[in-house]
Amino acid sequence: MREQEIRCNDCIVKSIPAEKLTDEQLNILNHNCARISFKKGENIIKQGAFTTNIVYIKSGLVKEHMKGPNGKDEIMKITRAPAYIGVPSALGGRIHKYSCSALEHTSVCFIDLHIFNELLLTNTYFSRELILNLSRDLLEHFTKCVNKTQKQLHGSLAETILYLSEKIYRSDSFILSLTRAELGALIGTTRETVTRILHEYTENGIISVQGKKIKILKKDMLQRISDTG
Amino acid sequence: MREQEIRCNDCIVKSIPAEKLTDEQLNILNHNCARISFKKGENIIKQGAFTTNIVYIKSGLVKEHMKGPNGKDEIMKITRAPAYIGVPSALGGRIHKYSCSALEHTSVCFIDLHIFNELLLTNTYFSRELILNLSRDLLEHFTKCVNKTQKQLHGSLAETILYLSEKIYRSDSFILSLTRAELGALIGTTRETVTRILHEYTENGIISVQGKKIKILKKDMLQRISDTG
DNA sequence: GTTCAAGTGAGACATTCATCACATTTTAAT
DNA sequence: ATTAAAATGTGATGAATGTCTCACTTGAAC
Repeated sequence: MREQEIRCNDCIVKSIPAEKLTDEQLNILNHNCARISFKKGENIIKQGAFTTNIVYIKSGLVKEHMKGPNGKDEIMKITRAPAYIGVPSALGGRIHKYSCSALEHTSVCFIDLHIFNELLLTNTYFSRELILNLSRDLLEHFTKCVNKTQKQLHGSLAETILYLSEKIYRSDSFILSLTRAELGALIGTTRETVTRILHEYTENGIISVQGKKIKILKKDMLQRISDTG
Repeated sequence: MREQEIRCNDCIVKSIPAEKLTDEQLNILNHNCARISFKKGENIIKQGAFTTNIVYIKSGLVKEHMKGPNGKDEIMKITRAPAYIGVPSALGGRIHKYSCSALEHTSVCFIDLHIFNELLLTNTYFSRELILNLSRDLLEHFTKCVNKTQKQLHGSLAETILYLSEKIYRSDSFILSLTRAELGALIGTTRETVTRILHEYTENGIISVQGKKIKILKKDMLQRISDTG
């Protein structure tokens, strides 16, 4: 769906890197930027496709997921607006190495890759912010990966619920936009196991679950499970 | 151990980003750069320490490893010279989020963090190369992580042996600078399991093992095991 | 060369979790 | 409202792999 046209200069959800851009640079961006919105479940970036754009999420929620050797989808990251997605693939290679899909209704801007590269070379503050973003992503993923291998699934799921609560939904009580199978893909297990563990948590009064609605009742307990693995 | 002084300008193992620097910038680098060498096993960057330097590996082999929640060390990456290490931690935060240790005798340059930041802001080609490096690291780690969760240990170990052979030692026959326990930390298992699987491979004539010396005999078989998981 | 710590190999056993099969519920489409 | 499709819950079973133990080997330091 094509969105109403807003000039990048006036866009209220400007990214942190983009705040470093000059008016002139924002004008260039404005003329090489396609605004599109996606419904829940729609694919924004397709693994294997050529990298012709950088995507900026203005609003919504996105999963970055990668198809593994046995064909199963693994979710690398849940990303909340505002953020750039697909940057490592677009800059590091010619083909997208993972997919991005909307978990909720999501509005994005497609930015021409050449323009993005041009901005990187003409504005060091912009590129510095991007370096910081990439660095943080890498560290975050290192941590996620170590936790995943060392913790048992109880710990990983507890960690994930806390993460979703704090970083994504910013509330102790939230409506999950992920299915059980997607929760599984996030922590590297199956939907059955997710169901079982969630059930255990409710039995112990740690959380309450009603379909997609999750409420954290004993945050300290959940934190302890997350820490001890 | 302090090394003999070579000016950065004349250094023959200049990094790809550093090739983008001007003579003047290389001079600045030269005066803010400490050349040190490490013996096998020595710690170069310590997890938890403050980030005051970027480290450039001139020669040698390094493991980047992170202590997980249950105290076990997990190896995130084996890095061959020439390369920068510790960049994400140094730029993304004030504390090193993982350790780096020498696997062989290794020569490095410690570069003052302020100077490095200065170079990033004054030379867009330098920062662009760094962005490319970070992007590739992130993609590589995504892939590694997905493979690790989806493949069984047979597949992961086969993949690792191929990786070491192709990317690190660049030969079908090599002297491993990692212990069995470190191989385990690399693929997320124990030294016992590594032993067992290596033993299986030799029984099937896929590789030959004599202590630290490993020789790949049937590369296609190893590749198949790696692919099918 | 001797000595001691670190690394290695191998077996028995316990545990976690994936897989399969099927019932039930929720959601979306007509 | 009706029906199909997707998502979810639940139990039984087995395979993969961690843990523990002990004996043996290697290599580095003195």
